[in-house]
Amino acid sequence: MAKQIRRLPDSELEIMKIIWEAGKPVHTAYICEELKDKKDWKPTSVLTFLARLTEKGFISSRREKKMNVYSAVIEEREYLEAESKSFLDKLYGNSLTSFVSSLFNSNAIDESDLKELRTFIDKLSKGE
Amino acid sequence: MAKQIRRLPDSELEIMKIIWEAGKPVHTAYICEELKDKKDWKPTSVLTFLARLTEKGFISSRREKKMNVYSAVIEEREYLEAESKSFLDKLYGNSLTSFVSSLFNSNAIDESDLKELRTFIDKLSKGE
DNA sequence: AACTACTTTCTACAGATGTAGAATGCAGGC
DNA sequence: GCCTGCATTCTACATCTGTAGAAAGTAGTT
Repeated sequence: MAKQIRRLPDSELEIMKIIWEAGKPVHTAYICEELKDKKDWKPTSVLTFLARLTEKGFISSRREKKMNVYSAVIEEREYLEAESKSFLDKLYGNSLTSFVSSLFNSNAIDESDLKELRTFIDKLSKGE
Repeated sequence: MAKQIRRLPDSELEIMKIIWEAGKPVHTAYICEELKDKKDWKPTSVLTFLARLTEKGFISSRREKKMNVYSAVIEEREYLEAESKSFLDKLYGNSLTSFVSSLFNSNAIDESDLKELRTFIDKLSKGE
């Protein structure tokens, strides 16, 4: 069966998103720089999260010129798939329609999002 | 702005689902009975979760014939909407299509789910 | 009144998470 | 060699979550 992937707490996910986004190994300074505008975390906090992500097997780190360089071990796609699946199951008993309906009713998405989604579904249907 | 709703831990959500599902105030015994097959929780554990849900304002309880009766304060729809919105934002930067695509690629949903969804979207589009 | 069975409340404790100061390591300048 | 500054690792601590035993309340039984 597929590898068991654990849910990440918000803080660690935030870090992972930066690493995934970068698409290549990054060092601490880069991560802190990227976080600068959204989070008000001290560098030691960021390093704590990185250490926890390493323990959990989400990233690996190596030393390069006295500085740590981190790379993703679990890929974004893998994580998103696992989380999405469990979310849909847990909250909507796997009913995709209920989920989309809920988003629409709360105005989280609008007509144009639905239009785009329909185009996507159509493309898939006709074998793409 | 909309009321701020906090994310519930899995255990508490499990309890809430039973209360929501019931659609009316329920007492502890009912909840324990419903949980019997899915969770192996001792009654005291269930009561701990109920106490925490009460503190968090998700439910309220009153005493009736020496027993507690719990009612939902936060409605399921409200909770699902809030959670879904934040999930889509946090994991997919609000791209509904990316979310559905991810589910499809991981086989969490299949053609028939997409077909149903499409029908739903069409219905929304033509007024109704 | 004492015992029993059950419900509820208290207390407890380990592990997870958010957050960061203290201590340590090390390179460059004086 | 010593000081300074920055990266990294340790240590710490409050809160949250999972889980439940201990203690207390209460109604019915003998």
